[in-house]
Amino acid sequence: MSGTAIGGWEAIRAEVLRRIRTRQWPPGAMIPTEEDLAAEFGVARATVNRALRDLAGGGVLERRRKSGTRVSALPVRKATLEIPVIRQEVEARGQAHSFRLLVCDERAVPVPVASRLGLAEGARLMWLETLHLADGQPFVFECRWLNPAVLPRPLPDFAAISVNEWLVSQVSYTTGDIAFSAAAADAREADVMGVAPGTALFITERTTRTPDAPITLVRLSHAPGYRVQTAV
Amino acid sequence: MSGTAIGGWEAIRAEVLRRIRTRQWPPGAMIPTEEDLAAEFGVARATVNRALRDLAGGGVLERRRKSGTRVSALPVRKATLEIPVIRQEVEARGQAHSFRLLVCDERAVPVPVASRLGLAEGARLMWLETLHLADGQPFVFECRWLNPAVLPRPLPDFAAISVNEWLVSQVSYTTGDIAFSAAAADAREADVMGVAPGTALFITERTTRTPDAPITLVRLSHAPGYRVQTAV
DNA sequence: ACTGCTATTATGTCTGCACATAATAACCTG
DNA sequence: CAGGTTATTATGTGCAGACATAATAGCAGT
Repeated sequence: MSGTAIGGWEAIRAEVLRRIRTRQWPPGAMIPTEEDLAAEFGVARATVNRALRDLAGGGVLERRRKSGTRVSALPVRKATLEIPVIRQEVEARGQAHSFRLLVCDERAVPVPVASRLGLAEGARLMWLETLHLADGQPFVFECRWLNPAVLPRPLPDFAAISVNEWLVSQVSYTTGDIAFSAAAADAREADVMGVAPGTALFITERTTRTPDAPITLVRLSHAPGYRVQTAV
Repeated sequence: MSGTAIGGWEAIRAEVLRRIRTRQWPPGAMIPTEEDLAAEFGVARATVNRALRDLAGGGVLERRRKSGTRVSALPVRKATLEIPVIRQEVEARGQAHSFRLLVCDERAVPVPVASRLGLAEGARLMWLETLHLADGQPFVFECRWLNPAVLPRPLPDFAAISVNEWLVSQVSYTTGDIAFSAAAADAREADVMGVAPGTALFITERTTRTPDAPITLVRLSHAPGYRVQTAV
C-alpha cells in the first residue's frame, strides 16, 4: 500500500514512537528510509524528516547519513530544564518575593575562581551576596562574582533591583554553563539561611560569559526542601 | 536591499541572535516578519522559519500567530540535561563500573509511594537496592520500586544485569518525570555509601510509567562530590 | 457601549522538487 | 590482495508556492 494518509508531522512522530514503544522497531534496529515512510504514510519526505529529526533531537533515534536511522540502543534521555529568574520562581509558588543585599564590594578573586573564569590571577571583581526571601523566609542565598568591565553603565543600586534580574534584562542571551550539586551548609550559609551548619543544601552554580570575557559566576544555595523537577 | 544572501538556517539564527545580543532588537521588542527577514537575507521564508523556530524553542524568542515574533522580555533559559545509564556515566569518567545487588524482594508499598504512582493502597511491588561502584568506590546507591505486572517475562537475574540497564533495553521510551534535590544521608545510606550519617548527598528521583500503569520509581543517592552539569 | 461577524495578517505546516554532504559499498589498479 | 578512487545512497538542507490556523482589528447592527 502507499498512502494511508496520516496527517501532520506530529502524527507521523506519534506513529513512529508507537512502533518503537511496541517494539515493532526494537532498540538498535534500523527503521525504513524517509522515502519509504513518506510513501507509506502518504506524505512528503520533508514531513517525515521533520518527525524523525524531532525524535532524534529527543535521543530516541540516531541518524547518520547514508547509514540511515536506527532506534537508540541505550537511549540517552534528554530532559529540558527551565531556569527562571528567582523572582518568577518564588511567585510561581504563590509566595511573595523580596531580597536583601548583604554585601557589595570589590575584591581580588581567589585563584580557583580566576582560573575557572579565565582571568589573570589577582584580578578584581565585584562581589555580591544577596538573600532572596519567599514570604519572608530564606529561599536562596546568592553569592556572585561580577565583572564590571563588561557591564553597561551606569550600574544600578543593587539594593533596589536584584542583580539577578538586572543582569538578564541588560546582558541577556549569553552563553555559559550550569551545574547542580549538594553541599553541607558552611557557617556563613547556616547563619544567613537560618539553618544548622552542615544541613544539606541544594547548590546551583552558573557561569555566564560573552564570547570575549566572563560576565558572572554565581552560586545559589537553596533552602532545604528545594527540588528542581521536570517531565521527561 | 533584498538578497544579501547569508547562507544556511544556522547562519540566519546566528545573525538574529547577534542582533538580539547587541540589543539592536532589545528584550520585549517585536522583530520583522518572516517574510521581511527572508527578503532581507535573500533566503526562502521556510529557512527563516527554521531559524526562528529554533530560537523560540530555546526560549530566546516568543512567537504567536498574527501577532508576530518578539524577543523574550524575561528569558526563561532552557538547559537540556542528558541522563545516561549509570554504567555509561561511570565509564565516561574513565572508571570501571560494577554493581552489587543488595536487596531484591517483594513488599507492600508505603502510602506516599502508592499515591505518587497512582496505585491502590496496599499494592505490592518489587523492591531492589543496588549499589553502583566506580573503580570499586561507592558511586550511586539505587533504591527502586518496580512494577512486575508490566514487565516482559522472564525477569532476568538482577544480580547479573543491572536493573537500570535491563529496564532501558526492555521497556524503553516511556514517559515520566525526574527531580533533583539534596538530602542528608540516613543511616542506611551512610552505611552503604561509606560516609558519615548526615553527609549532604545529591538525590535524583525518577518515576517512569506507561500510559496505563506505573513501571518504576527510583531514588539515586549520589556519592559526595557528584555534580550534574550542562552548557546553556 | 456592547456584541458578533468578517477581513486581515503572521505564523504553522505541507508539497514537490533540487542539490549538498557524509558515509558506505563497489570497483579498479598495481 | 591491499590500498586508494569512484559510485551509490540516505540524510541534510534549500526553494517556491500553497493552504491552514490562530489571533487580532475593524465594522456593522442592536
